[in-house]
Amino acid sequence: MVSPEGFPVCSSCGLVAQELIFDWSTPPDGDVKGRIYLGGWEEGSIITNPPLGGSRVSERLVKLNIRVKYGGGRSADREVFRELTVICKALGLPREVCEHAFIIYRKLVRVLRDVVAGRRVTHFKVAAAALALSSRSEGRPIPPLKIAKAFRARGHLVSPSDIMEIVHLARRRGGVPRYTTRDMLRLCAAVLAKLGVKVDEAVVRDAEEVLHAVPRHYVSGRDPHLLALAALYLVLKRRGVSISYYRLARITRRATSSVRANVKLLEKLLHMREVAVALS
DNA sequence: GGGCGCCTATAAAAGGG
DNA sequence: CCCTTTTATAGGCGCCC
Repeated sequence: MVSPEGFPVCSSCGLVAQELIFDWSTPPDGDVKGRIYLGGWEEGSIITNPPLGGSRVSERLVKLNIRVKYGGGRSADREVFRELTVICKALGLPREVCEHAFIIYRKLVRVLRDVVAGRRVTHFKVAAAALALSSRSEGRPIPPLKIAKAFRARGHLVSPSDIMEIVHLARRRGGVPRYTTRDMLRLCAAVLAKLGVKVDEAVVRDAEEVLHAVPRHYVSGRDPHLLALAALYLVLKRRGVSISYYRLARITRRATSSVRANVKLLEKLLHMREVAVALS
C-alpha cells in the first residue's frame, strides 16, 4: 500500500518497499507484500507514523529502526538524518526528498571521505549539498541560498558556496551523475509514460534536437526541466499526439501557465530559426 | 547589506467548451 | 469537469549605491 507521504510500504510489516519514488507522478497503487531490499543498505523501516490507523509507533521502536537502518552508535549519520528531517520539513519537502538526500549524503561522504574529516567540509555541509543534488535530480531544484538559510536557521555554518564547492568536488571525483538534457527528457518521458502517453526513444531524440537548436542565451535562467517538458510537448504535438497543457501540468505538478509559456517560447524561437535559415 | 528593476514561475481568475 | 489564456503576485538574481 501507499503511505500518506506517497511511499510504497509493505501492507503487513510497514517496511518501505520498492524503489523510492522521486518523480512527480502519483505513486503506484496496489499492495506490496513482503520485504524488498533496496540496494543493500535499507535494513529496516523509518516509517515513524504507521500508515494504517492513527496510533503512533513507540519512540523506542523508531530509534531502533533508525539505528538498524543507519548504523549503531552515535554516528554522524544519525545526527545528519535527524537534521535533514527537520530541515526538509521546514522547507515543506516531502519525505522522499529527505530520504533521497540522505542516500546522496552517504554517497558523497564515501566519495569525499578524506575531505570530510577536515574542518572546512563538515558533515552538515555535505548534507546541504546532498539536498541540493536530490532536489535537482527530482526536477525541482532548490537554490543553494535557500538551503543554506535553512541550515543556518538550525545553527549549521553552511553557505551557498559551501554547497557549490562540495558538489563540484564530488563531481570531479565522479561521485555525482551529470544530468544531461537527455536525462531530463527521460525523466519527463517516464512521467508521461505512466499516464499512457507513449514517448519512445525517437521522440526523446527529437526533443533533444529541439533543445539543442535553441540558442542558449534565449533560455538561460529558465528552469531546464520546464524547457525539457515543453520540448517533449512540441515534438508530441508535431506527431499528432494531443495532450493538453492542463493535463501535462497536472501530471508534472507544474502550473499550466508555466508549461504554456515555455512551449510558446520554444515555438517562437524555432520559428525565428526557420526564418533565419530561409533567408540565408 | 538594502533598494530597485527585470524576469520567471505560479496561483487565481476569466472565459469557452 | 476540462481546457486555454490572461492577470496579478511572489521570489530570485544582478546591479548599484
